[in-house]
Amino acid sequence: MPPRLTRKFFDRSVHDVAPNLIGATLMVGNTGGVIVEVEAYHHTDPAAHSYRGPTPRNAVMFGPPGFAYVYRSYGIHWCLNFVCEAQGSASAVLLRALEPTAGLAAMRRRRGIPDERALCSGPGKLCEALGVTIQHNGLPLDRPPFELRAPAAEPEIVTGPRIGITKAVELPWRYGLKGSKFLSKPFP
DNA sequence: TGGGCGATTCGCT
DNA sequence: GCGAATCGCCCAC
Repeated sequence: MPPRLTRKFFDRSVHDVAPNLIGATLMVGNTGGVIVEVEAYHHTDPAAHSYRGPTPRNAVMFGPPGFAYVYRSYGIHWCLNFVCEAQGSASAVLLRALEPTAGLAAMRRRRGIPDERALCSGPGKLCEALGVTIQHNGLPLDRPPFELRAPAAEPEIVTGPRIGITKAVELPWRYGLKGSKFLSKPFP
């Protein structure tokens, strides 16, 4: 079994961490899967929540790396991020899609649908399937209920523009596993 | 102090 | 393809 990723893994540039998370396994409790799609956000990036400075919502982004930043999207969904770089750099990786591998029955129950390909193919879907809520905001990523393991093999990475943003749309900071059927959207 | 908008998803057209 | 659901943040008044 591949080694666990510790908090130290996240203590470097978000643009190094993001592609290196593709192919890694994320568990939350007894549910989880292989990370197939992420996006990088940095405090100098107009599309990032941390761009305009700390607020109660984004406070975790300004803390040390290796912790979970969870926020409410469109008043309805939860989105899960991993804080990266040195404390205060306020950068994070948004988890956008997983290939489900563990706890399929529980994830189908939470999502209310049977289609395996739709269980975790989006940031909000992924959080619903894994049971991630604001209660996970600020928790360390190398302790339960979280568990991260390095990729089993060197994955083929594709990059492209990020999804659903209106600022800095041209930056190619979306990373995916080439050919995966579990992406939120195809890469161009 | 309030209106507009967002790192989304789902159902209906 | 389009719009609704729904909440916290931000900037303008």
